[in-house]
Amino acid sequence: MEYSTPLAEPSQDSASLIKRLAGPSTTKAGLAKDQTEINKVIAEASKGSKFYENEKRKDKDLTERIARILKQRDELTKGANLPKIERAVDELLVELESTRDLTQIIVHVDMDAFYANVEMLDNPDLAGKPFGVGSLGGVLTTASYEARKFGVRSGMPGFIAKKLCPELIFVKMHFSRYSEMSDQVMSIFRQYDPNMLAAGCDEGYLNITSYCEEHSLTADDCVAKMREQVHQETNLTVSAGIAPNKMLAKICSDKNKPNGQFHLPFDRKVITAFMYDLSIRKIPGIGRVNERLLDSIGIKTCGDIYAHRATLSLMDKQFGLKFLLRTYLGIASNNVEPYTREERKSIGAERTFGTITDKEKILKKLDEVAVELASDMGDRGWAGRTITLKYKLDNFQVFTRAKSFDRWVSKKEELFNIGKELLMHEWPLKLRLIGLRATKLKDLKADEGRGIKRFFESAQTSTSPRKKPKLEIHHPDLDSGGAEPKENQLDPDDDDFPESMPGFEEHEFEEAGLDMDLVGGEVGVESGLVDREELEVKDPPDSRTNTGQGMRVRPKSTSSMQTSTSSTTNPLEDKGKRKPHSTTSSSPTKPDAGPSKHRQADEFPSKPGSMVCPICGKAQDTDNVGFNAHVDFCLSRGAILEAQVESLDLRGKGGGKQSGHGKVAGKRKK
DNA sequence: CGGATCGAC
DNA sequence: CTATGTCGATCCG
Repeated sequence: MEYSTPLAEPSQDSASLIKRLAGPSTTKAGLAKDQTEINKVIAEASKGSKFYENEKRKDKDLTERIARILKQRDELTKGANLPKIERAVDELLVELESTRDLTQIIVHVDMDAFYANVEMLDNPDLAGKPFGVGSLGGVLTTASYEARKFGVRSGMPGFIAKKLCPELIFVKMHFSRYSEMSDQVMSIFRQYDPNMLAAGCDEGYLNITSYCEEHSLTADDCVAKMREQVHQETNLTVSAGIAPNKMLAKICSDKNKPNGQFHLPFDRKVITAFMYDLSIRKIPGIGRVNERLLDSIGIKTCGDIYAHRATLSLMDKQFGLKFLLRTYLGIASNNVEPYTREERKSIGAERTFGTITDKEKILKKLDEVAVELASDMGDRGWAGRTITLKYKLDNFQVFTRAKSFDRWVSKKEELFNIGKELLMHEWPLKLRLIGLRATKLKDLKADEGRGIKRFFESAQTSTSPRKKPKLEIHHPDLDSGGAEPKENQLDPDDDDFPESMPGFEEHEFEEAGLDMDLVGGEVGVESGLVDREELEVKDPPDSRTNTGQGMRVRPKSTSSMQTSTSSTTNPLEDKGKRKPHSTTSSSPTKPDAGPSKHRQADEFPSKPGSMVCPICGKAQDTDNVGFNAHVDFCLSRGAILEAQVESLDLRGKGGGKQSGHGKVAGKRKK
């Protein structure tokens, strides 16, 4: 019996492999041809390639992994008191339910086939034709809707797309155009929520609660108006999802795509019913692998989660019980705010090339990557203490080798030497890719920002004598909870001690005097689980925001720290449920000055139109946030001439959210 | 901590 | 022929 699990059959193997080859974005709808037919063509074209062999290996590994999981499940289930476990989970569900917040109107906006539609704008002849943005020899970043009917997907190699659609037209990418259009569109979105969270160059999350109130608009009308404005001003179409949290909004934006919107009623019963029949694969964070793992224990839809709650509880580590329970309930973070520089955790560069084995040539590639990374780190102001080498063999297997230092690394020579050292041991090699990445970052622009910030602060409130509290309480998980400890990193005082000590980091101290409190009062709701439990939650994606729902970390109102940490000054203005408008429109000298985030942009008075992008040289008609976004985008695209899968509404749509800083930090050109 | 995986765009 | 690049999160040993 133990052998014959439903999924362990041989036929399943090939089936899953075929599906795997079809790519990650196959959950889409609107396919003219039979998906199985398409998959067949793809499998046929792939057969025998090294890529295919690697996929086969991965599929086999996954199948074995599933077998182990099922075996473990049977063992765990055997002696367990299932009814008791279920009761415990039910209690947890009640607790989670108490955190549901239906007060915020969250919108996920998603540009339809972004790159493709921009190309169509510039070349109307493409209208109605199947085309892909990318090259025959590389991968497609986007496919026109016509092309999608043939099964062509973003991320798909050009030659396979060509097999699916012989008539397919390949259009070269034009980054600067996408960047311009992205800036334009994002600026419009920001009119509805200055705190919009950009998720890549073609997506964003907005909290339009305040906007709707202030303009006496229904959410539907507001979103329709916004979409219409985008269309009027850019000739591009956008789809949107309206829901009480980011996950739901994301899922909803896919409902009526392209050029449509979907509003999920803000009603607990409707929401849970909506989730019940939803394929688990639609959930941001659940990809092909987790879909298979969950399927193996009988979970195909979100509704199936409940019936298997005991198993999920027993195997919490592998599946993430809390995350799935929230998903089952349709509960997720509704905290919307822009990414900040301080959130960056790593910066890297990598490059693929035709297989090479010659040591000299490999080192030359490593050198190129080192140059790229050093340049990028220099431009953006970062140094790192841990350097990770990544390489992909000729057979597509990927490996990483890391080394940490007690000094800050950022120069090309250092990067190269470290990479060379790490590569040394691995010899000989047949490589197709080499990459370098720096982590444990230090923000070299912090001083700059700090100085500026200090200037503004002293100009406004001269009070701020304080010393940095040193504390050790540090709750990493809480950082992600949505608070912004980072605030303190910019604190004045610190520049007195430039970095004398390499290995030493100043962080943790901010927690001093901090106190968790639920913003429940403010609106919130959530927070119920803030305590330590939350700390162990392993929500897959989004954990940072998931737990952040309505939760905030605030400094205790102890006398000592306040003044300078603007965000702490005005509790009522906290970010989660704030009023969008007040933030941007307020003058630079607003007393509450509460930009909780210290993005540099917030530090300067805004002078729309007066700024020129240092990368592309074009004047940017946008605000500071938009300007920063533009520069980031420009920096990021630079060199990658081909590949880089960016926008695609094609992909299963799942996602979004946050991970993304999106952007691509590509490198600035060559 | 280092390494592998997964997921997103 | 031909299958990206950048980044965050998590789990495991």
